[in-house]
Amino acid sequence: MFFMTTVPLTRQRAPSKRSLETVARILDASETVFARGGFDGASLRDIAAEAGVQVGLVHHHGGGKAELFHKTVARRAEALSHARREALAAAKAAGPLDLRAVLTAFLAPYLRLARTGTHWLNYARLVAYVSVDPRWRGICAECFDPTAEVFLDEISTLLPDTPRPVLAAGFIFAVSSMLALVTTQWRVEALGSDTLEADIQLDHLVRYCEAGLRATA
Amino acid sequence: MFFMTTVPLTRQRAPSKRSLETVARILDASETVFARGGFDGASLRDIAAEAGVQVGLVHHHGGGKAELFHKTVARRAEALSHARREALAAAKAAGPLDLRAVLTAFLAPYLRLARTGTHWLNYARLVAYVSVDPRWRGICAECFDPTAEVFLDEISTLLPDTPRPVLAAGFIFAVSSMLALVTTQWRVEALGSDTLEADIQLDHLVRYCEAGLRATA
DNA sequence: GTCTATATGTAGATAGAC
DNA sequence: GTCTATCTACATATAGAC
Repeated sequence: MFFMTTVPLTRQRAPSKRSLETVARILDASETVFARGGFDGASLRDIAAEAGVQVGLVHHHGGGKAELFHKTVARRAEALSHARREALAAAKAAGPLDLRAVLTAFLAPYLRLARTGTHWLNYARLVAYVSVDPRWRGICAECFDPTAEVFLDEISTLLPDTPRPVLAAGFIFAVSSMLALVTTQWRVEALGSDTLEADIQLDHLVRYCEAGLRATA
Repeated sequence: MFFMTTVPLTRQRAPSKRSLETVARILDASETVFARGGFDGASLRDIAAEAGVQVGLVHHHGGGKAELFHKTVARRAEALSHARREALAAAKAAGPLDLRAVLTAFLAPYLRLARTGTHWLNYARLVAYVSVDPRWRGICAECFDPTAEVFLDEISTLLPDTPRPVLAAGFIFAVSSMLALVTTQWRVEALGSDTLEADIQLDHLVRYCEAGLRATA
């Protein structure tokens, strides 16, 4: 029959290059604006202005404000999880794992990416908002918890005598310290003068968390 | 002259008991609602409904949304700073200070208060929002930094060879971990099953931060 | 896919009666 | 001090031309 030869309504043609660029621009703008004031502090108008497109277009591609927020968080979360798992695999390949190597594999990719420019810095603040607000538990569970579990398993293998809740708490301390390091740099400066060099920051953070985990084990 | 006998326009009569109760109810409600979704996630209407008063009254007593937010954060900050300084003084009176005693004096009051009911739990989340958002730097500087400096000075005395920026960073890690412990209890549970007993939580947090600080010193 | 225009709701702030 | 009513602005979302 005739209508069988038409494409189903759910099937869509491959997006044009221009469309892909527009979507990316909208997501970049969402990231910037959502990072500034969280979900409620952002408006689709601000995002549209930042992206240089019309408001209706933001809605069209984003699928509503909540879904746009979800997409914005999820986009870089995949890249981040991938980098962390790669770093873990590389550490495993290099020799027997120790606690420091596991923590470094988890913490280093984020700090390294945060130095590449404003995008990942904005993203760090966005993640901090997501972590604080219980409305976004689902996003955390989907975007961050699976990889966190992988690393927690490794830590658990290295410290087999420590109950898992204790290790989970210590791991949360590590994550929150990492976010604080990126997002509240100004507060560190306010309390203690100059900023430290980036590699030193990573080294300090890893030492801090390693010692902390061992102390509670 | 006649007008000298009239009270200046800025001077106001002592508030009635009923008025004080209303103001307290409005601040309690602000705390609850602001803690739920941050500054932008809250509306004066929600706060009015929570307090059981009219919207105009919230505006009247709060002096606008921004000032109400400020007042809400500042109210408990004073009580918290006082409890922390008292704990520090008590520790000093009990004998020579060590790092663990200083950290305990800083961390214990918050965790103890957070167990007294929902008010301080809400407040913890509110403080987490304030810490993330750079718009509230001024509030942080006014409400929290002075007491933080006092404790940082004590830590600096105990670890005199460590540069202050390093100690400041470690102290921020401790603060962020403390906030995470209170606000992301659900995430700890998601990653590691049951919740730990409160005294154990405090003990672990103090051990973690003490070991971390020593490791970076 | 992109734009203009608009529908519909709700935000913060205020005026004025009591 | 408290309440009702309302002003003005801006939010999200959608409809429909191109």
